[in-house]
Amino acid sequence: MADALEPEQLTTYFALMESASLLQHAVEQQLRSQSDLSHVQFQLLAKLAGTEGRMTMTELADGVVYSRSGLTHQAGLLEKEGLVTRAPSPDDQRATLVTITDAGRALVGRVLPGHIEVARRLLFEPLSDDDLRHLGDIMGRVRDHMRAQPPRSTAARRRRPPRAKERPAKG
Amino acid sequence: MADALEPEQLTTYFALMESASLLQHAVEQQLRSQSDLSHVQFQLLAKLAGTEGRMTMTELADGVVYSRSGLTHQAGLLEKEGLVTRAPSPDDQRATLVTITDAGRALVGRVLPGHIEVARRLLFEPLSDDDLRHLGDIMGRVRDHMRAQPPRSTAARRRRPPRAKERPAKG
DNA sequence: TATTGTTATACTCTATAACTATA
DNA sequence: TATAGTTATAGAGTATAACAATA
Repeated sequence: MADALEPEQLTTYFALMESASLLQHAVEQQLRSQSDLSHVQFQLLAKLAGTEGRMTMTELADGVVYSRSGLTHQAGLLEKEGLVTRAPSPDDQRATLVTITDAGRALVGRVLPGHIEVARRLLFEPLSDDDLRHLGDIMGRVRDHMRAQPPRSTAARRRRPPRAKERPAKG
Repeated sequence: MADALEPEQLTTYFALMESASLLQHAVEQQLRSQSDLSHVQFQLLAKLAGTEGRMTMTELADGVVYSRSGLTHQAGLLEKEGLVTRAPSPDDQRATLVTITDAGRALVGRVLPGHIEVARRLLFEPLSDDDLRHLGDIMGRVRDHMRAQPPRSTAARRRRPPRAKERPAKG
């Protein structure tokens, strides 16, 4: 099974995962205290707000991950709250174009400062400017690398051979 | 609401969160394909395996986060699978001492290589040795900082004033 | 036939509150 | 009274499979 990770890699990996977990947890609480958004919902809105405002479901899924059904579910919730709208794409009738509404933008604007404050307090407080530069550079590359990786959430269906149940019953 | 994060901070934060999310997702799939462990369960076992093998529930919760009930639930599942045992602590009759079993250790050993392989492929592949050193240093500090932060999962009960429902019904 | 998206369904995870027992 | 942990319960998130519609 190849050789194990260098100890430094293992340590780094665990530190990263624990930090991300703690940060996500904190962010989630902040979001809920200030809105009715889950972290995923916020990410979807933020993504829409940052990218011209409209994307297809598939584009939207990218990076935020999830099964399609999960995305459909979340998009449905956001739509029900009037934060986005969904309409068939003019280019491709199969595609659904998700558009952020003014209310959606407003909500992002309202929630973002507190969100940011959490990130600053938990993540950036102990970091120097130099650290920040390194971290930004590194994580940017890592993210791009991961995005380029084959098993993207959206592609899941294609690459799922019809194997039998490999996880029969568990309990 | 203070000033916004520097753009570089915002970019870094999002890159970190997305990467962590993608990585966690990949890791979770790997774990399930090779065992019946969720990521949390794996983390609990790994934590036990790395720390002499026995911890109280409260110690165990630290870093893996969760409500106590969630931890009780997960510990119960692990116990049912024979991966850990639970017994009252001799020092403090209130405390429950969780101990990893041989089967638990064996499972960690069996699953770890694949787990590691995912981390290497997704996280470390695009990084130089220098990057790794920086990242390890940075995330180690971040994690320590976050751990030191007040709202640790376990302490939740203490710091929860009996406020009324602030999230009445949502949908 | 391949792809986009939705629906139905089932299950897991997590949190809250109430409770027991020990310090 | 405060702390450690469990139980009951309820709700949200996610995934799988089956399905409809368009390319």
